[in-house]
Amino acid sequence: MTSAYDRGTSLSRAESAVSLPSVAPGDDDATTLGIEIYARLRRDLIAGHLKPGERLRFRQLSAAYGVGIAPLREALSRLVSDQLVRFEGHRGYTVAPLSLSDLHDLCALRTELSCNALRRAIARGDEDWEAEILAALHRLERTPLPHSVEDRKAVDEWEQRHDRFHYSLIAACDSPWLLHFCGALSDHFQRYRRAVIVVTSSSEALLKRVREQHRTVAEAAIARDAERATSVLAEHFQGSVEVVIRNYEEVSRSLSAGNGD
Amino acid sequence: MTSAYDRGTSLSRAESAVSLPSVAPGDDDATTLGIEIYARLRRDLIAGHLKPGERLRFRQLSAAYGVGIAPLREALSRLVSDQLVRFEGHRGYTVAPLSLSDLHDLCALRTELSCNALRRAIARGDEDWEAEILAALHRLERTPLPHSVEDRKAVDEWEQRHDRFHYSLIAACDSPWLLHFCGALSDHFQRYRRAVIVVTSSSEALLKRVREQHRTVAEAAIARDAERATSVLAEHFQGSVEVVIRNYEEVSRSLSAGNGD
DNA sequence: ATCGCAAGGATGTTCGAACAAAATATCGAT
DNA sequence: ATCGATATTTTGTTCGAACATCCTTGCGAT
Repeated sequence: MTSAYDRGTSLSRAESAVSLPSVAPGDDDATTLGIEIYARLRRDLIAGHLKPGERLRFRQLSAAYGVGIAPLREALSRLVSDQLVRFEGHRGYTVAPLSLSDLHDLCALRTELSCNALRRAIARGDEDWEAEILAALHRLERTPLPHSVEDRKAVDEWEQRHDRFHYSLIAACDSPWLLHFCGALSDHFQRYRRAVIVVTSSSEALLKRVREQHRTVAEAAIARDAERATSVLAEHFQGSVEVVIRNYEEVSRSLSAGNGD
Repeated sequence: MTSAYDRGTSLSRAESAVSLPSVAPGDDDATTLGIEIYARLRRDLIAGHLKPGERLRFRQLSAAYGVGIAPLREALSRLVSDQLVRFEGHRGYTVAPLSLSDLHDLCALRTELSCNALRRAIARGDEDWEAEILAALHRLERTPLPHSVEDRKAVDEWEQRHDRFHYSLIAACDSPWLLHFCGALSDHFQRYRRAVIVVTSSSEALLKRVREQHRTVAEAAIARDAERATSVLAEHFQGSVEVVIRNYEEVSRSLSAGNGD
């Protein structure tokens, strides 16, 4: 749903909102309430609409999403295996908490795996791969970062395109498992990013740097310069992480309710 | 359940059958039918008791496991996110198929991630880590490979100890995410291994080599010789993969029903 | 005032039945 | 005999109610 990872592999997480120009326009059959609510919950979890640590009561969710508890249980169960939701027997489901240590772990591994995947994609990618990167980059560059975080639609749009760009880079890595893991890490990182960046605090210089990094990675990848591409990608991730961590500590301090990380 | 990975982290998959000497002996509360059936299905999926591609009908499962369909749906949903089960709306659940390409992907990434984790563990592990490795190795060496694959209990026992040994090697890597991914890959590889090794076809020489590899990896890890440890571990994995692939092709040929991989 | 215990309410869990979709069998036409 | 449409059966999906557990509240004893 949220990200474009896993698309077209046997490891699909949820049908992509980024629907490719499919043969028939309105062919969304074979769907069940359970699948729908899974996708919606997943989106809201990653977007931070459901707050970390929050209890997910059935009556509450049932009212909010307009579905019964049977499909809800199904969706929540899957989200437990996705690590987005926690479950304790007889005590219900809660939104998975955020923690600084998890953030560090997440980012370190994400950098490692994404660079690994990028290297493989550079070795194997064909012209379609190159074309997709350029297309995704173009779409991303044409989507301005929304000035207000309140503008959910705009944020969703940007996140989706950003996600899709990063996916396009590694799509040709020819390893469904690696793509799956990169997707999971990307989703979880997005959750931190969106939970924490409450103000568009980024300076214009930073934004420009990020845009340049995107472009540089894309160009290096297409030029088959694996060293340059991976080093810039790692740099790009490192930059994001630092911003997120800075904001995270700020937000933690301001909340000050010691939730122990 | 099946493997010892994920234990004690926030990324727990199912409670470990390898229960550590816990404080109270019979403190298995907070369990639900859904959790239990999840663990049992997971075990049977990995052990190959449920055949790849097989349809998982509710009535059938309900009768076989003695639970209603509500807990079953819950368990199956989680197994979908675990990639052990496939789901198609209105067409039910099936056991995830095996394929040669998946096997290759799986093994390549498993080697990479496990060696990565081993390197980290060697850098960070303390005396307890060393002790656990030796303990797990000892237990593994004391468990003979069962002569017949029919002897389920013996096979389960060996697999569990083998799994636990490999887990002990990387347990100190200090990355819950990496451990989680290694565990997932390990579980899926085990599924291939057990699906395919229908006869204990391994020669005595091969078994001896495997045993030596286990011991060598353990010793190199404790001696903090990362290069040697990872290279032997990679070699060990490579050997397993080759045996599995050889058997896989044999089994595929004998079945001859072209299921297209 | 604090602690322990019991009653009540809230919440999670499970089941059985009603409903909907898919797969299969049946029948008639060519 | 084969093909296609319809009827039947099977199977998956969802709901609502019954049940169990947990948490909170209020009472009484120390």
